[in-house]
Amino acid sequence: MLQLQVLRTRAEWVKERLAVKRFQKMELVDQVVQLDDQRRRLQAEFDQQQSQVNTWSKEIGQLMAKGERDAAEEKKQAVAALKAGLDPLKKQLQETDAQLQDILLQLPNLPAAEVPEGKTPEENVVVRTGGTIPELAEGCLPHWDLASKYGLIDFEIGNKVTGSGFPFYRGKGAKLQRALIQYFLDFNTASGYEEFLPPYLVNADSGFGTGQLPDKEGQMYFMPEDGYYLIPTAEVPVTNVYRDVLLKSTDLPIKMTAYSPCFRREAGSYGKDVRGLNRLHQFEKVEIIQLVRPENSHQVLDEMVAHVEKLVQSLELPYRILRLCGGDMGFASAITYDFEIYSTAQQRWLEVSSVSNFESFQANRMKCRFKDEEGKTQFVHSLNGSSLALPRIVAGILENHQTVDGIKVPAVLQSYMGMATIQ
RNA sequence: GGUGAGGUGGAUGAGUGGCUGAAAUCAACGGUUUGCUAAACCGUCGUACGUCCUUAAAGAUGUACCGAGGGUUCGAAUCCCUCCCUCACCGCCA
Repeated sequence: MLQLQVLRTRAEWVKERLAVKRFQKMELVDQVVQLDDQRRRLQAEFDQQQSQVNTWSKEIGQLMAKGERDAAEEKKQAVAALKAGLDPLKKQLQETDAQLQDILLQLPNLPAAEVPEGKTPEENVVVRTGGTIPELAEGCLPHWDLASKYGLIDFEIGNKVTGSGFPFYRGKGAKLQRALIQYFLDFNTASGYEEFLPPYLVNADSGFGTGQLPDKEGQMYFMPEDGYYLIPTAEVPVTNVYRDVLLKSTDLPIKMTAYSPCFRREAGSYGKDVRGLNRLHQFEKVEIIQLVRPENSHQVLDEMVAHVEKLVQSLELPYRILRLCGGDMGFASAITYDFEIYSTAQQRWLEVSSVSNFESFQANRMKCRFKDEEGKTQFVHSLNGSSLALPRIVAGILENHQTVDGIKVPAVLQSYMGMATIQ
């Protein structure tokens, strides 16, 4: 959620920034400013009258104590008259405030200054590439064929037991999942991230805090009996650890990492994009999250990008890093870097990580603040990134490390896998 | 799922209709004392949204908040209703 203060004082600038994100409903900005103005007027009036009511109520108490019943009765009537006018005013104030909140929730975060213009994924900017795309032998296979050749993943059984997008991993495939999760967590904790294992169901307040709700509930699985949502990423439960918390400045930065399965309905996805591991309803992911002082967040974002880059490099995969353009960025993000690895057999890039700085957008929704040295409370900045998402990493490992003798296991994974080659 | 007891400020915990935004203790912060540490003493010590004042900071002031939402009352932390949560015991169970 954008800070009202910014909207109030810099409405035109906000519109310029939102234009970079290709935001359509620009009139909402003016509505916020207008509703805010109205709310303040109403509150001033309400406060003043309520104050009078409170004063008189106290006086009634004093009159009663002195036994001056008639004078008290007289005052009671005066209060009653005043309150008759106060109720509609209170209602109006509440309605205005509700409208204001409703519109505030519809405004996406403002893109940072270095976010490139653009509308579609094609306009994202490649900031770096790394690794080398291997020359594969004749007859190389896409990962779904490799997965069945070596008995690693069973899509058909998943289909029967649950539905499409819910594969079974088995044998060395299952072990590879476990190895990757453990390697990623070890890598992250070695950099000072505290490990969490969160609940996989969250309540609506948490979905609201990180920005999935109210608009994107269609992307999450929902349990109506209990009012819980299956998490689409560990970001949701872990970031919400600090919902409604007032931190000390010495508590920052807070660095957290968590493995969790991720559940996504992916309504509206279809076609070749969903083949094999490219797009699933349930997948494994390890996430890193930081809560930091506002002045540090841009530097921390760079550090997190560098952290993820080292991880991708260690898996010996060809990759590139994109800075997302305004039109391709998420609702809550101020700036996002995507990591993609090259799927050599499919000859396309697959997103394996997305690292974002949300600045105060989530913190404002979550009311996560800290007291600075001057004793002023301000919102923290929140950041997160995948480190890493498993399925496409697995696809990349299978395709890029395939040989006639089997799949070469990257050196960093061999001790976790207990083997150098998957045969 | 059943029964019972509870949810008060960073923590413990008092408070059954007005003088309680809330005692007391602890923690925290600032200071005095001190060779250092400790102790002692003095002071400060909730949040949100407004208004006034100010270039701003500071300051003054109003309203709201004692799990959430409603209700009774001139007046509610305190009484009533609904919901949520926690704890204990029972049932069930990885």
